[in-house]
Amino acid sequence: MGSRRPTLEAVAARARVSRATVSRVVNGQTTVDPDIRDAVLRAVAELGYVPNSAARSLVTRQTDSIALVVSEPPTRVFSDDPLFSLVVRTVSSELESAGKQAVLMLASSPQAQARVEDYVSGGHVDGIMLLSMHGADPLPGAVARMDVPAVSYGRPAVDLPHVDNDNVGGAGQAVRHLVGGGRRRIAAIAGPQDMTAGQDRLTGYRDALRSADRRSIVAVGDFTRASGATAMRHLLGDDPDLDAVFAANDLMAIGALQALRKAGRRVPDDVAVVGFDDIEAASFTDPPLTTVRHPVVEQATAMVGLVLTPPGERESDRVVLPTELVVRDSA
Amino acid sequence: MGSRRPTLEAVAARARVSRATVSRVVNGQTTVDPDIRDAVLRAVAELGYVPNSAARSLVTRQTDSIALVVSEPPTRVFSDDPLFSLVVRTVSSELESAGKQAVLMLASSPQAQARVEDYVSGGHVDGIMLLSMHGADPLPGAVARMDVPAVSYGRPAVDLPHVDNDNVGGAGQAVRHLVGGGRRRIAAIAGPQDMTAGQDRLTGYRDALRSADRRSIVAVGDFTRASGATAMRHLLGDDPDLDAVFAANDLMAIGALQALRKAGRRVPDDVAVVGFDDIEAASFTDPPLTTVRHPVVEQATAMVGLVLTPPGERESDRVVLPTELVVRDSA
DNA sequence: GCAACGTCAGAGAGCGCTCCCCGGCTCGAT
DNA sequence: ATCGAGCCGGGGAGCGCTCTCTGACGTTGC
Repeated sequence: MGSRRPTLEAVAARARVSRATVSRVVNGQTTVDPDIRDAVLRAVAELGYVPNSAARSLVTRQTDSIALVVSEPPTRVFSDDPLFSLVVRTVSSELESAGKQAVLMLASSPQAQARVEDYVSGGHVDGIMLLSMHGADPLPGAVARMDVPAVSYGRPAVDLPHVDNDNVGGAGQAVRHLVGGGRRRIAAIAGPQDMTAGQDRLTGYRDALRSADRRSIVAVGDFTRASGATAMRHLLGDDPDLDAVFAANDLMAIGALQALRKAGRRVPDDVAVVGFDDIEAASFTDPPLTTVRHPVVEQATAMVGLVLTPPGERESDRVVLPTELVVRDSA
Repeated sequence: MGSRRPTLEAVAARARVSRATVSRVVNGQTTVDPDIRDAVLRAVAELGYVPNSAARSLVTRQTDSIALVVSEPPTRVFSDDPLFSLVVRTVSSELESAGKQAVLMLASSPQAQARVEDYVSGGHVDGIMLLSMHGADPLPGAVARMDVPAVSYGRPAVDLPHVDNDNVGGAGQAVRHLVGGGRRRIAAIAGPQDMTAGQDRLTGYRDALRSADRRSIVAVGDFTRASGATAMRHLLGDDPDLDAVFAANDLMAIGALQALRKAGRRVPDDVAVVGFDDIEAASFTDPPLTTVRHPVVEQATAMVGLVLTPPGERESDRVVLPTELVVRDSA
């Protein structure tokens, strides 16, 4: 469209040097005489030269862009992880300060997954970051087999570098807080057991209860608010005497809060509730939700660091970040 | 990294044809003998050939990727538009089904904006979509001057193709609902007046009130929950008799709900509240929030349609989508 | 004073692809 | 039988860049 942009050749002509010299200057090589370098820089500025990335990556075989793949089953498109936005922004921002670009890809359907695989194995990107996949997700496996650096946000089912938060430990914090608050009968609303976050948070709950010599009582949800409400009703039906519940995420905790209110239970007086994630809405529920916060920004940052570091130079292929209990009024 | 991928040349050799023919087949041209086409396709499959996008875009001068620029002032990074996630996903998904990729860019800081400009004018992308910018944002202006198709989500301050929802009309719907419900003194919590959405929603409120022969009473917020609460307190101070409030977005409406409760007013008995956006949280406030819903998905889809259509072939450069009043319990 | 060496710019060969142009072929019309 | 008109595949140039290799020049050492 419109006028053609200036090329290396044009800059070289203007600065009366060869293309190679211009290339050296543009790429910051030091073996260029300061005078010549200045002349080139001036020509670049005058012409408004911007390197053609296609030509460059044709020869360097790298693209300076990293795929950010969001693989979400179609059913959860709406009530998704409210942290999505923050992760995406952080990743993009970190990538940009490293001179890379984030290419966003969705992998909801099998075709979309195939497209992602083609795209990545087609050499369009220098690395790939996986977001929020389920256990049955074939993508992590496929990605692990390609010779492109890959990192997952959260522990995947297969062996792949990843950054996770301490889900087991976080659930333990929640349960110990409940025990410490004198609660006797502590139930759990678990997350989907085909997600490692769901599994690990349940494990943490069970471990902590066992250490406190308590019996567990579990209902399984799917991380949505509605499923939290349903699970809460079942729990109440199974054991009307329960006086605390740990929900594996805030959305389900909010559902539980609503179910509890409908059932005439007061929170936290009759039943204490603890969530997980510390989403924004957790601070303005009624009562404000006590929850386990994990360092989303740090996690995203660590993920970018990992994907940008060649496998050989990494300290570790897996990073686990600590969680923090945020005590509000619900427990 | 690793083994080199097969090239057109390799496929041509295997299929015993020329590079040009393989290119024709790969690009779906019809002037190829079916037998030869099959042979080529077979070779492609056997070799696992994937076109090198850098080489292709070097000659075609197009990149098949579209920039999605999120320009958000630093202060609002956290309490941002909760619809962000949905827009991003929809855009990405629409783009992918058109064979394009979304490249995510942040433009929070002046440097980041400069980088975006360089990147775009550097021919890295075939189009650009702008998200959520303020009136003072220099980017829309800069983008309008480049010869790359650009579209904005929401009406920008400068003249640029865009897709907006009917903010004026939506605010009108809200106010008429309040009037129809017998409310006499209807206040507004306006959004930031350097954003067109903030301006238009206020205009809609004023127009509708004038038609109903009522006086307006306005406090200005900045679209955050906290600012909504503050504005509500001011409003209550200014006119203790008000019996309804229209907030220019849901986050501020939620803040207003909290302020109202603290002030001992019942909703909707004493004061009716209507929000705007219909974010997910609006359905689980106490009481559930009556609000104006706008078609986020349609808006994002229309935006993609616009950026992908050459300016000459567009029906219109601006699209305005209708809103819908969602009546819950708060008004 | 001349050989040996280090420094730094230029020449040129691609990277993998598209696309223009040309030439061989088939076929119907004369 | 001859010719013109397609149709279709191949040759080859060139997109803008990087990078190796070559060679000019200036400096140092003996």
